[in-house]
Amino acid sequence: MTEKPKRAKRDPEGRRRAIVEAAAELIGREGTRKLTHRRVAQHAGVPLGSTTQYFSNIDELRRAGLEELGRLIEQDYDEMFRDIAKLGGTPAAFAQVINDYLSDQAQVEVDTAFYAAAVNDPQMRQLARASFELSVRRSLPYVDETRATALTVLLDGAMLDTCLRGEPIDPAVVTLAVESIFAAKLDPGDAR
Amino acid sequence: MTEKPKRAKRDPEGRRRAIVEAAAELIGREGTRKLTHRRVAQHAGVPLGSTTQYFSNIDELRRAGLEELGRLIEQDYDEMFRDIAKLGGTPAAFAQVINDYLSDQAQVEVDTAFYAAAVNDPQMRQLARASFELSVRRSLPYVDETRATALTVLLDGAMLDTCLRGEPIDPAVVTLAVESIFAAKLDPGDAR
Amino acid sequence: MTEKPKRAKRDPEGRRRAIVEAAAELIGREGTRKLTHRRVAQHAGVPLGSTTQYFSNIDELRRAGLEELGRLIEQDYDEMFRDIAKLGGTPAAFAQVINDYLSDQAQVEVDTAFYAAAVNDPQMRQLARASFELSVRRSLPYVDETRATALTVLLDGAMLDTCLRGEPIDPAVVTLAVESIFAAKLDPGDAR
Amino acid sequence: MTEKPKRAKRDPEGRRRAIVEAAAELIGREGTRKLTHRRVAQHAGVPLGSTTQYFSNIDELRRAGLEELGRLIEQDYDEMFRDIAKLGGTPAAFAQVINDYLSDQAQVEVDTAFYAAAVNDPQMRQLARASFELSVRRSLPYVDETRATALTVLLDGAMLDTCLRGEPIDPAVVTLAVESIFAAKLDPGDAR
DNA sequence: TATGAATGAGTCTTCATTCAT
DNA sequence: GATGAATGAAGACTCATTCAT
Repeated sequence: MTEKPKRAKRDPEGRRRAIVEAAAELIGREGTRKLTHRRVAQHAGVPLGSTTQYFSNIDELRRAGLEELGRLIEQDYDEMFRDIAKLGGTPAAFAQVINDYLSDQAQVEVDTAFYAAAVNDPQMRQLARASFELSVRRSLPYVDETRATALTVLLDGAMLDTCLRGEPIDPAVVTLAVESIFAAKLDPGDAR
Repeated sequence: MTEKPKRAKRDPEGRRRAIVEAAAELIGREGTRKLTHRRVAQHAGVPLGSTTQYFSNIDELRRAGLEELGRLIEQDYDEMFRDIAKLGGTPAAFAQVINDYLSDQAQVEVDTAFYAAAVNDPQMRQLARASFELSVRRSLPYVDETRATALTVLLDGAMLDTCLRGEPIDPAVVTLAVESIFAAKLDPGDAR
Repeated sequence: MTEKPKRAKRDPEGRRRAIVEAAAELIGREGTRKLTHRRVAQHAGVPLGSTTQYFSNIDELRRAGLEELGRLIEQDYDEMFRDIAKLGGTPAAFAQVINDYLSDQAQVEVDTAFYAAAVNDPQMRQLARASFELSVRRSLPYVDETRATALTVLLDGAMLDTCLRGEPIDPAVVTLAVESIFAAKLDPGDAR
Repeated sequence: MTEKPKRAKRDPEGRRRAIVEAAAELIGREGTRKLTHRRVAQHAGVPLGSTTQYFSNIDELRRAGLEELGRLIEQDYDEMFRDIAKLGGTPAAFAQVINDYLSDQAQVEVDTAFYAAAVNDPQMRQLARASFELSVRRSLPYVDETRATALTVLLDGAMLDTCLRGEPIDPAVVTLAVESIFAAKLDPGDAR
C-alpha cells in the first residue's frame, strides 16, 4: 500500500542490481580493462544515463562490479564448505569438493578475474584479503590454522592455474596435496 | 654543458629495448589497464612516435611488455632452482627458497601482475602455461610429476595470496605444505 | 548581448542536418580528400565530438555528405526536367535547359564533385548509377531509350568537361549534339 | 662506355620512373585520397626514403603520378585515332573505336580516375583541359570543330558513365550518337 | 527522476618530413 | 646518394561526464 509506482520502471533497486550484475559479468568475462559505461548499460539493458545516475564515476562502477564478484565468490565458498561438511569434513571430502570446483572452468575464470582485478587495485585487495581469511576460517573446524592456510593457498593456486591452463589441475594432484597437508605432523622438525 | 640533441641517435635495438622495458615495468607496477602509448613513451624517455613505430598497435605493445615480464619470471625460476640445487634439492631447500622468494614483495607483485594480465588474454595464457610447465619440469629431478605439479600449484597460490595480502604467507605454512607434499604416499587411494 | 550558451540546445535532427550539410558543401568544394572531422565540425559550427557522435566513423560521414550531394543533384534533375516540360519537350528545349545548367559553373562543379567521389567508392557508384537511370527515365516521355541514354551520356560529358575547363561547353555544340540525337534514325544500321 | 654504374642500384632515372608508375597505378586504382609515401614505396618496391628523395613533398608525388596518368591517356588517344584513321575516319570507325575503348573497363576506370582527381585540383585541370583539346584537335581532320567538340564531350560522358556503372554504355547508344553528330547539319536552325 | 544529447579530454594511429648513418 | 629511424603534427575515435529536457 505504501508503494504506488507511477510507472513500471520505477524500481531503483532493480536498476542498480541490473547494472551491478552486468558489470560483474563483464569483468568476469573480460577483465576491467574494457569496462565502460556504455558496455555495462547495453549489457544490463538500461539506458546509458542510469549507469551514471547510480554511480558517480566509472571507478565506483567498477568497484561495485568487483564487490559483486566478491560476493559471488563468498557464495561459492559457502557452498563448497557446506558440501565439505556434508561429506564429513575428511581430507577426501576437501579434495573432492575442490576438484569438483575446478571442473567448472567458467566459474573458475570468473573467480580468478576477481583476484586478477584486485592485484593492481589497493582497495580491492582488501576484499581479496577478506576472502582469503574467510576461507581459512571456514577450514578451522577441521584443521589447525597452519593447515587451513595451506589449504587456502593450495586452492587459490589451483584456481589460478586452472584458469590460465584452460583445464582443471589433475585431480590426483589436488588429492595428493590435500591429503598430505592433512596428514603432516604440525612440527616439521619431527621425522615421520 | 652538452645540450641535449634534438634528435636521438639512431639505435633501433636500444629503442625497442627501452620501450619494452618501460612497458614491462609499468605493467608490473599497475597492470595493463592504464598502459598507454603516452605513459610508456614518457617512462622510456622516448617521443610518442617511437612507441608506434616499433609496435603497430597498443595490443602489440602490451603483449611485448608482458612477454618481457614472462622472461623475467623465467629468470626468477632459473635462480630459484639454482638455489634449490645448491641447497641439495631437499624439501627444506624448496621451502626455504620459496619463502625467500615470497619475502620479496615487489618481485611477487610483478610476477603476479603477469599472471593477472594473462587471465583475460588468450594469447598470454599460452605464456603463462609455458611458465607453469617450466616450473613442473624443473622440479622433476627431485620429485615425481604429481608432486612437482602440486608444488607448482602451491607456489602459484602462495605468490597470488602474498601479492593480494601485501605480506608473505607465513613461512611455516609453506614449509608444512612443501614437506608434506614430499612426504606423501604417491597413491592417495591407499591412504586412511 | 546574449552570451553564447556553454552548451547547445538539444536538437539531434538539426545537429545531424548541419553536419551533413557542412560535409556535402565541403565535398562539393574540395572533394573528399581533405574531408576531416575537424573541418566538418568547424564548418558546421559544432564541436568536434558531435561529428563522431552522429557518425560512427569518417567513412560514414563522407558517405552521408555524398548522399546529401546526391539528393541535391536529384533536385537539379527535377528542376531541369520541369523546365524541359514547360518548354514543350522539344529538342530545342533540351538544348536550352542543358546550356542553362552548364552556365552555372558553381553548380556544375558541385555535381561533378559527386561523380568524381563515386569513381573510387563502390558504394557511391550505386548512387551515381541511380542518378544515371533517373536521367534516362525522365527523358523517356520524349524519346526512345537509346536516345534517352545518349542524351544522358552527353549531359554527363558536358558537365565533366565544363567543370574541368572552368567554362561552359560552347552552347552551339550542345545544341548540335542534342538536336542531331533527336533527329537520328533509330536503327543505325540503316543509315548512310 | 660513358656509363659505369658502381652498383646495380645506381639508376636514378629508373627509380624515379618506378615511383611515378607506382603512384599512377595506385591513383588509377583507388584515387588520390589514400596515396601515401609508404604505399607508393611499397608498391614500387623501393625504400621509403626514395619517395622523399625524388619528390620534395607528397603533393609533388601525387602530381607526378597524375601527370603520368595524363600521359597514358594521351597514348590512349594516339592509339584510338590511329585506329580511326586505319578504319577510314568514317562515323562507323569512330563509333567502333569508342565502343572498343569502353569495353575495356579497367582502362576506362584508370582514365576516369585521372579526370576525377583533376576535379578538385586546379593545376590538374590544366592537364585535363589539354587532354580535352587534344581530342578535339585529333578529330578535326574528319569533322568541323563543333562536331569535334561534341564527339569529345560524348566520349568523356561515355567514359564517366561506363566507369560509374561498371559496364559499357550500350554500343547502340554510342553508335547512334556518333553517327547522328556526324550527320547533323551544322546550322541547327535548319530543319531536316 | 530518467534519459540521452553535448562536449572535450585523452588515446590510438597514421604519416609527412627530417636527417643521421 | 640511399636509406630508414626519429619525430611531431594532426586525424580518427572513444568515453567519462555533464546537464537540459
